[in-house]
Amino acid sequence: MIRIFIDYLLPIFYFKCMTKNREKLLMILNANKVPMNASLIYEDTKDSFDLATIYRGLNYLETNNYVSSFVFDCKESGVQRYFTIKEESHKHYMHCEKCHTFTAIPLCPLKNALSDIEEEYGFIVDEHYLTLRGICRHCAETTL
Amino acid sequence: MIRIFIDYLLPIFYFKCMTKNREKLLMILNANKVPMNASLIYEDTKDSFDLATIYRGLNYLETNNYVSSFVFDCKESGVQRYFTIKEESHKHYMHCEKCHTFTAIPLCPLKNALSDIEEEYGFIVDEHYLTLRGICRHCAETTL
DNA sequence: TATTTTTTGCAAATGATTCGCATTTTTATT
DNA sequence: AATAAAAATGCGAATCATTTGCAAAAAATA
Repeated sequence: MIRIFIDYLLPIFYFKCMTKNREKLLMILNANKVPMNASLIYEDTKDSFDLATIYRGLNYLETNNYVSSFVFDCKESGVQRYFTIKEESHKHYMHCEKCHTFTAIPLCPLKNALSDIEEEYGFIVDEHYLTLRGICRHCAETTL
Repeated sequence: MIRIFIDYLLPIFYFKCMTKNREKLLMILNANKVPMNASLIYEDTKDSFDLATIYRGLNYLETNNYVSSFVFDCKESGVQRYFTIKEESHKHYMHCEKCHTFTAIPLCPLKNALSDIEEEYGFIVDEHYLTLRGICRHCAETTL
């Protein structure tokens, strides 16, 4: 049953609801592999789409679970929402204060800690946001 | 030398640079014990100060290390910056999706993990932001 | 092919935060 | 204490990321 859904129905559904805009958003996010905000994506599309359309597309993709997002306050470009392709396992990122890029931390360092917290505080945790801020390897090596 | 600074100079400096506005901001944040955003504080001051003055005061307090802040996207009130009194040890918070309040998690569950990450990725971590989202104990107990 | 639904572009609206500027308050100088 | 200089405030306007209304264009359905 679930196989049928994944193999057969899901692709059709996907095909049906993917407009050129949304298709392109997924392409860009897949190609770049790092969290991107709306204006970054807008530049990348080379004006193929209006910024409002890009926002609408990103929101559609998020509510339909193709992408996920988080807000981040970059010292260079301010508070903005960043989008990434949604994968099996969620990812966190570290943000470099020098070059202002994100680097993925594939494995979540909170795996075990979360259930401890749930138990200790009687809190049901649905999501968690973790972002590191610092100096990335590249900037640490090149700058003295 | 450092003792002289802490015992003598710091209080004078504190006294000198604390305006009524900034004094009140610290009072409110101390009294409430939870992260508060500017408009929440504004309501709490009962119109004693202009909202712009409150923002200026909060920014002053943050750059002078009296308070720290983070941006959070509350599903009820949107993306806003929240401020807390800066303490010896930093705190993280969990945010309830039902009652939209924050609960502190006094001990940071990342203590050890961070140095591992630094080593593995060659990244120098200056700060980290962690927020949990879910259902708080109170809402979990009262709602069926 | 006609009709309904969805998506898009454009311009205007929104909402949190910041800024300019004139006024008031505080601090430093005589 | 009186005055000059510096900092803080209130108000309104500006900013910037994001959203929204609306009419036109494109896609889906009958």
